[in-house]
Amino acid sequence: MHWADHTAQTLQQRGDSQVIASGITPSGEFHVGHLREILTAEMIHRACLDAGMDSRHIFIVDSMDPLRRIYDFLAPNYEQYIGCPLAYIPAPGPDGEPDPDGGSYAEHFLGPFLEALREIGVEPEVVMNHETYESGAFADKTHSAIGQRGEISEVIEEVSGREVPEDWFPYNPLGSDGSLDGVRVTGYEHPHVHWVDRHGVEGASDIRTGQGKLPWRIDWAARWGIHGITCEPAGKDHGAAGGSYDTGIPICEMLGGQPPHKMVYEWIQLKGMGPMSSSAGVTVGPLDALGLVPPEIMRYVIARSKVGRHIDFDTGPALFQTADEYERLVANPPSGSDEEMTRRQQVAQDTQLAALRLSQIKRGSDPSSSIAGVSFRHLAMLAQIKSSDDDVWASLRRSGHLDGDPSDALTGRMRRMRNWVDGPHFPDAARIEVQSGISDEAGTNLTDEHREFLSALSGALSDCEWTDAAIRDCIRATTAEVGIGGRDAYVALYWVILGKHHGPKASSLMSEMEREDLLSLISET
RNA sequence: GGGCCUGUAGCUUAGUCAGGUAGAGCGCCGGGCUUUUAACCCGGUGGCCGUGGGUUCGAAUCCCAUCAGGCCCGCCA
Repeated sequence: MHWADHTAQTLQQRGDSQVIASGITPSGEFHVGHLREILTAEMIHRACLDAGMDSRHIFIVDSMDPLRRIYDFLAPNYEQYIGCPLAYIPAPGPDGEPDPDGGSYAEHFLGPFLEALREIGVEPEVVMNHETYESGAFADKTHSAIGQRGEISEVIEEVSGREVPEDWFPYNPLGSDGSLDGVRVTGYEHPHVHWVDRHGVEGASDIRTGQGKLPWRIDWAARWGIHGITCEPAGKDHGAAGGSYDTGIPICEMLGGQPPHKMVYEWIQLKGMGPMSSSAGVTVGPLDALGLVPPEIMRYVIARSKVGRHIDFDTGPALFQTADEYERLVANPPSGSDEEMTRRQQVAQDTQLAALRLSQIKRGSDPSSSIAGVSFRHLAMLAQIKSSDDDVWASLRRSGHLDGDPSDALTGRMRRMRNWVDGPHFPDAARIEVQSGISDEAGTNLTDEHREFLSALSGALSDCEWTDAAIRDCIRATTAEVGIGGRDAYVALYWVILGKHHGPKASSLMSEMEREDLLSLISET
């Protein structure tokens, strides 16, 4: 059984209503890990719905988390905001300077990420954590945590094995400068936590407002109860023994909540394997990746892998293989009957079908529509030899792949394909490079029969109408005339044009070339 | 120092929880296809299941050890 369905089944034992959560800090550095986080949760959510349960998918944005450091894309004067919640500091402008009109830092980075999520069919309920603080929803848990300060501190020491400082307090107030750093708690009188900050200023934070926050391990445990979360997949950093998941579970109970089902996933890495990457170790952001990779393929990469396995997602040559695999599965889904399969084969089949189901952008839609009738490889070829999209659609209509106007799925695929083809990740081996002269290798591979055919073709082409169809007819006619095998004729052409023994549809390729260039190439043989 | 995950064919991997003769896809090789979407169809090659012990009638699977890669123990998905 697929991991998402299996998790849904486990969750069903708790009841018929599920809240699946994801959580991400919008510090600006979105990476593919966030994609795995949110897709893992979303697939479990879908599996719950598919199993007939009620389910919500909530995305908790850690907008109350402080800015930790000055990232590369930030100007040095962000120094003043280190330690301040991301919801309360200004977004950077194009120059990296704080932009007073740019909205909050958290919102600024969240927007594009949510947009990218929409493209892969993920539309969670977004919860801004700072708003939950401001609304007072954390107040009871905070009061309870402060009351059990000693016990909580013991749990953390016991479970995580790390030492909790003597003056540790389960609430971090904001100081007079709006920063969480260097603020020392001096006392608690419900609902106020008294403090003195690093400037020596004294003050009090009302726990019913956004004047402070719970430390991470407590915050996480508290929000589980507040939102009634039944499952929150966590990266293995949180999931490691003694990590925040393990401390969160007892703390959640101490705060009167029911802890969620523990689920831990392995890391994913996105590797660009283009020409620059081997030496420079180029990595790609998730937003970049979604600009290159068809959304259902992105989902498929997550859906087909077991949660406990590393994923090295490669935007180089492996993308062809992944797309091939996906398309084969769509075109020919496994469908053996129970009698003729072993139990293992049946499990494998169920898992594959579920992965396919969960890869669809729209829940429940027909997988075959995601491909839009054209293979990824074919599109890669067309993107290279046709400079305008209209020519691509025309070619697809001629070849019978397209009827009428291209679908959104198809235009989306094409847009991403062009990004890929034009960028550094596209594999050299797949790149179509029309030769400027006959290579030595091509020369030695051409037989006399080949040369005879090429010579005849050259004559025929000189007064051939320069369209795909006319060129194709011309090749056929010449092939018949010379008496060369169809395959050999094309092999000869590929050696001449590409310097390889095979290639994409020759007439399409030739119609994109200048007639003179082609004839001059042939004449060199 | 403590702990977690992973190691199965050239590549990606299923099978490990409930032990019973190692499965798949890709690649590769061969054949087919008298008009190549880098296509398609058929057949074949290929694994002492990281290593060493143990338990068992029987181990990829359970136990112990060991090697390798990744990661966690302040924050991080």
